Parts: sequence; C-alpha cells; structure tokens
Amino acid sequence: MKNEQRREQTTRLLLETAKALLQDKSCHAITMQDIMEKSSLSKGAIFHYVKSKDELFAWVLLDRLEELNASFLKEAAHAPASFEGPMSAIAGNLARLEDAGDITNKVLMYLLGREDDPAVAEALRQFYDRSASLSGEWIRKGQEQGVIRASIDPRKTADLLVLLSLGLRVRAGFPEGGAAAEDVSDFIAALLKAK
Amino acid sequence: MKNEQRREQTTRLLLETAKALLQDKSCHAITMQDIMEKSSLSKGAIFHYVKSKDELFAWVLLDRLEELNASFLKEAAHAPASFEGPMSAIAGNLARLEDAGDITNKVLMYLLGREDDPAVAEALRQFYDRSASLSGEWIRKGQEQGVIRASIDPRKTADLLVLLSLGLRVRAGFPEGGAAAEDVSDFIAALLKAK
Amino acid sequence: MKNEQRREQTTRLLLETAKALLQDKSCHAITMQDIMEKSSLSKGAIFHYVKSKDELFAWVLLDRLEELNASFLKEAAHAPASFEGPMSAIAGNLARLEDAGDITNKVLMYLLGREDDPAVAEALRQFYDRSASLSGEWIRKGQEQGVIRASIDPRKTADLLVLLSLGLRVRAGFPEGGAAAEDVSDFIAALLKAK
Amino acid sequence: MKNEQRREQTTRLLLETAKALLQDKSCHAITMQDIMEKSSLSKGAIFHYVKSKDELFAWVLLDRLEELNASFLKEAAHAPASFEGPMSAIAGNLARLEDAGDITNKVLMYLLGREDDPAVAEALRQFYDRSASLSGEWIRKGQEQGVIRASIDPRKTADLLVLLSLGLRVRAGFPEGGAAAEDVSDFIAALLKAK
DNA sequence: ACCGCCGGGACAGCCCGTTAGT
DNA sequence: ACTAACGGGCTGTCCCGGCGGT
Repeated sequence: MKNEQRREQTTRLLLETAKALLQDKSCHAITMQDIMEKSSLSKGAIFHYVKSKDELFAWVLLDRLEELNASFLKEAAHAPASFEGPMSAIAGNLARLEDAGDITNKVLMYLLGREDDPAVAEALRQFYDRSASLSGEWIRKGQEQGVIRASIDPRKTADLLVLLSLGLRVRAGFPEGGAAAEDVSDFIAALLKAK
Repeated sequence: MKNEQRREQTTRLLLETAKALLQDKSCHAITMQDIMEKSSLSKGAIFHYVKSKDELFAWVLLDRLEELNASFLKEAAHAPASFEGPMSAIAGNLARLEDAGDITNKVLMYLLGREDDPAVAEALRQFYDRSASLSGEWIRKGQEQGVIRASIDPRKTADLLVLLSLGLRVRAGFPEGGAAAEDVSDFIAALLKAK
Repeated sequence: MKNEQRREQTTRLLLETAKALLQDKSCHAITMQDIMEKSSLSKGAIFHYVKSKDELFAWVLLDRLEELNASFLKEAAHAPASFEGPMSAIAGNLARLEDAGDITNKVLMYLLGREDDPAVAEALRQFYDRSASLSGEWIRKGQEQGVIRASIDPRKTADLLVLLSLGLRVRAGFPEGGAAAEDVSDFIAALLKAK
Repeated sequence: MKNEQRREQTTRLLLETAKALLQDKSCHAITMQDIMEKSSLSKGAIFHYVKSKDELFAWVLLDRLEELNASFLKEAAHAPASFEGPMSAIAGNLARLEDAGDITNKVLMYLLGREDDPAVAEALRQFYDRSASLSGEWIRKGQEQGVIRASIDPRKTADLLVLLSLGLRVRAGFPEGGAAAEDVSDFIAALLKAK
C-alpha cells in the first residue's frame, strides 16, 4: 500500500516537474540535470520510472490530453443548447492552439521529430486518436442538439478538424505565422452551422 | 573565380549528402560522423559552410521548397484551362505530403522541435511564407481562368490550404493516421470549385 | 525445513541461470537485468543470496571445479592400470581447456581482472588450490600404479601442470593462438612417462 | 609539423598517465575521471585518440611488449656465449612475471576478460604473437651459440615457453599461488640445456 | 526469513561545436 | 579552403543499498 502511494507520488512529482520546466524552457533546453535538480530525484530514480527523457515528455502530452478531455466533458455537461456553446468552446480551444508558449504545443513539436522512437510514436498515435474521437464526440453532440448540420459525416469532419488543429499548432510555432485563427474559426462555423 | 566554383560545389555536395542520408535515416539518427564519412569532408570543412547541423537541415528544407516551386511553375505553364489541371496537381501534392518517408516531412518535423534556434526559426518562417504565397498564386491563377470561384479571398484561402497541408504533413508521421488524403482533397475541391 | 529447501532451490536456479546465460554471452555482457529476466527473480531476491554479480560468477567457477573433480574421481575409479588411461583423461581435459567457449574459461578470465575484490580473490585461490591438489592426486595415483615415473616430485610437477593448464586456458581466448594442445599433451607424456 | 608533434605528445601523455595510474590502482578502479584529471585532458580529447578506455589499456600492454622486446635485443647484443647469459635473462623475466603488481600483468588480466571487444582481441593476439616470436628468436640464438640443445623444435618450444609464462602471469595474481618460479626456471633449464 | 520495489549515483561513451594550425 | 586537436555537456546504463511488505 505504502509503495503504491509512493509510486503515485513520485510519478506525479516527475510529471509536474516536467511541466514546470516546460513553462520557461524548450524541450531541448531541458536536461536531465534540470529535472534532477527540480525534482530532487536522482538519475537512477528517474530512469526507474521512465525509459527516456522523451518518454517523460510523452507523459506530459498525454496528461494534457486528459486535461483537455476532462474540460470538454465538463463544458459539455452544462452547455446550453445553442450553437454558440460548442462554437465558443471551439474558438477558445483554437485560440489556445495558437499559443506557441503552450506546453502541449512545445511538447508535440518536440515529439514529432522523434517518431523513430517507438514509445514516442505510440504516444503520438494515442494523441491523434484521442483528439479525433473527441472531435467526433463533439460534432455528434452538436448534431443531436440540432445545432450542427446533420448532413455532414461526423467521422470525416472530425478528421478535418483535427487536421486543422494540427496545422494551427504547427503554425503557432512559426515566428509570424499567417492570418489569425479567427478566420479559421469562421470557416469552421460556416462548415458546421445547421441550415 | 575558382574559389566560387569550389564553394558552390562543396555546398552542393553537402546538400546532396544530407538528402541521401535522409533517405534511410531520421534527422536525429544522422550524426556529424555520418555526414563526414558520406561527404568525405572533415568536420572543420563542414562547419566552414554551415553554422550547425540544424542549418544544414534547414538548407534541405528550403531546397525542397524551391524544387516544389519549380515543378509548380512548370505545370502551371502548360496546364490546360480546366479545373482538373490545378486540382490534380493539388491532389498529387497532397499525396506526397502524406508520405512519411518524404524527406521534406522528416526535416520539417525535426526543425519544428528546434524553433528556439533563431536560424531554424528563420528557415521555418521562409518555408511558411513561400508555401502561402505559392498557394495564393495558385488560387489567383485559377480564378483568372475561371475555374476557381471568384468570391473567395485568395489570401485567406491560401492560409487555410497551407494550414491543411501542415496538418497533413504532421499526420503523415503518425503510425496509423486517420482518413486518407482523398477526403481532404474532395473537401478542398468543394471549397474551391467555381459555381 | 521448507525454507531450507527453497533456499537450496533458489540458489540452484541462480547458478543454472548464470550458466545458461554464459552459454551465449560474455560475462561483461551479462547484466543484472538478464539474470532477473531469465530467473524471474527480482533484484532484491538475487542480492539476498549473492553479494554481487561477481560472486555469482565465482559460484559458477567453483561449481565447475566440483564437476571436474567428480568426473576425475569417476574416471579414476575404473581406469585400467595403463598409462593411456590417465593420459587420455589428461588429453581430454586439455582439449576442453582450449575451448574458448567453455564457460569455465570465460568466467576465469573475467574474474582474473577482478582480483581486487576480496571475494573474487578468495574464489580464485580456491580454484587454484583445488586444481593443484587434484593434479597432485592424479600424479600420485599414476606413480602408485607404476605408470608415472617415480622420480618426479608430485608436488612440483602438479604445480607445473596447473601452470600449463592455466596457460592453455588463457591462450584459448586468443583469436588464433599458437600450436595445438596436442604438442603440449605429448610434452607432458614425455615428462611423466615411466622409464 | 606542429600538429604531428602535438599528436605524438598527447599520445605519449595519455600512455604515461595510464601507466602512472596503474601503479597504484587496478584497471577497474581507474575511471575516465582519473585519467582526465591526471592528464589534464578533456573527455573529448581523450576519445579523440582512443575509442574506449580498454583501448588505452591495450596501448599500455603493447607498449610494455615493445619495452620488453627492446631490452631483449640489447641484452642479446652483448651477451656472452654462455648458457647462463640467456638463462639468467629468462630467470629475470620469469621473476618479473610473478610480480602481481607489475602493470603488464594487471593489464593482461583485465583485458583477458574483455576479449569480446575486437580491439582488445586484436591487442591480445599481437601480444601473444610477439611473445612467441620473441621466445623463438631467443631459442634459435641459443642453438646457434650451441648453448641450447639443437634437437628441440624452436617453434614448439617457444609455444611451450609462452604457455608457461602466461601461466605464471595468471598465477601471480592469485593471493598465495603455488611454488616459486625458480622450480619452473629449473625445469626450463633442464629442458633446454645442451648435452 | 524471504522477497520486491524505490531510489542513488558513478560511469562510459557519444556527439556537437570551437579553435589552433596547414 | 580545409584538417585535426580539443572541449565538455549529456544521456542512458548499470550495479547496488535499504526500506517496506509478506
């Protein structure tokens, strides 16, 4: 019992340390040394939990995804049955996607260059799948409430949405990237709006 | 005079070496050692031309972009004034974007995680701008020929296209990523088609 | 009572695991991880029985020595009173000494580089003493039967024999080591043969 | 010119550092850190010259062999044509073989456990070959001078001598190993002595 | 008594980039 | 223009100690 607690606690500590460090450093700039110091854990201890630094970052990615999922579920629970409900949620998320400083983006960009590591590839796959199913969920809900056009295929449109969000995330990293997300947001609205 | 030639030649050699290595290795897996051996250049010589390994990869990215540009111009030159002309070109390109093995994708993914390096950031900016202006060009041409709806804003739509292509490139890296590019291609066709 | 059995059993398991691993890996290449996996024992469990990895290897060495001893005793028991009896036994053993893959050799070479560890030193001492007394036994037996020259000093000659066998073991490890063991075997025969 | 000098100098420095450290530490106890500190060279610099720590030790082994070779040649040059000349040289060497503290022995024992590394294997092979040809040389010289029995095969006997010396070296490492080398020395004398 | 998991820290070697030299 | 010496940061592996549970 005690062991399990300890494990959970250390795991948490590691995750939080990584997140904290990501606030003011890029993935590459973060070294094991940093993690060791910030977490007061030894290298051996850290590698006991995680197979590589990349895996730790993968943890962060997946953790953020769960957070996103949770926030969606909460919003969905007491969202009014108006188009603006989901739409504003989408808009809010898109805005967040544009934030280059957002650690999810940082980590995602970092991991994209590391797909050769199977563990990373697996994490990315999960990330994609989860995002897609989340979008699909969203759309289906909108259709049930009649605020999203019934004629569109939820599956395909979800893919499209994820594609766009990936694009936005990537572009966010670019120094002075293109038009604002609002245009995209408008475009999506036009695409989805019932009637 | 001779020197300039030699410079040009070595530069070329370096670029081709990098491309060749990228055919069967990921960016991270490629080491200076590899480059040195393949090019028969010493470390000093390489760093005489390039400030860092990343800069070499940035060269590759930009070089590929020029290739793409050239191929577009050529196609555009003797494309018949039908919608299928540009559209099939787009489709072809999209298909290529989906190829995870494509070295442009490899390099892009790698560099995305390295935006903190200013040189990399600059290269990425150029890549984005060039892609966007290319897409804009395309659309405007289509509108002139009357095969693309005149009512859309070329600028905004180009941004959207680039966004989608970025998304596709990213997704290409994912092990078992979503729907095929054809759906996206269809979607774009629907978006652009005149009448 | 049950405990003793279990202890014995686990001890055995550990020993056999080490031997098995030694069949296709060098001592250095064998890691605790390997031992853990192969034996399905946890690290703690292993270190409960053995103070270090080296000690485990020392076990193997001593175990092999006992096997050798046993086989000698058995052969000696019903060997005919001819010179060829002991001599062919010697020849057989020498041949075995030359087998670089023989795990006794592997382990011995490994431990030789680890003499600074007292436990290792002790094991090596035991190995040497046992070998020497074994050889002495052999010679004395031969002298009793009149097949080995009586004039030689059993003690000194035993030392010489062990020296030679050590040399053979060492040389076995060398990629393309010198003459065959037969010459040595002949030489020993000439040295020992009565009359 | 300057570079070659530097290379030579650093190489030398590395070798001497290793030897010095070997005076009071075992091979395993010597760490890269030690070498770095003692030589005031950085890790990178060291690995520029040597592929691994083991290779450095291999250098030491081969260097000692050359020293031995040189001392043999010198002795041989103005040795009187008496049996005692070569024999006392042999005796001297055998005594040295018995010195467990002798760094050649230390290194040899260490490397024996590392034969899986090809570079080490190569060094050991060289060591063996050189020793054998040296012994052969010795014997042939003795035969020419008529102080060593002409009937023995120089090649085979050299092998035997090397075998014995290897045995002695190994036994030297053992805490309280067998009889003194003198017996062996006597034995060899009896074996070789003309008439 | 036996076993297992958390944790520690030393270590080797890799790798990029810089600088002195040709 | 090109070479080779050199610097040193960094990762991940590995052996092992020690506490907690069974």
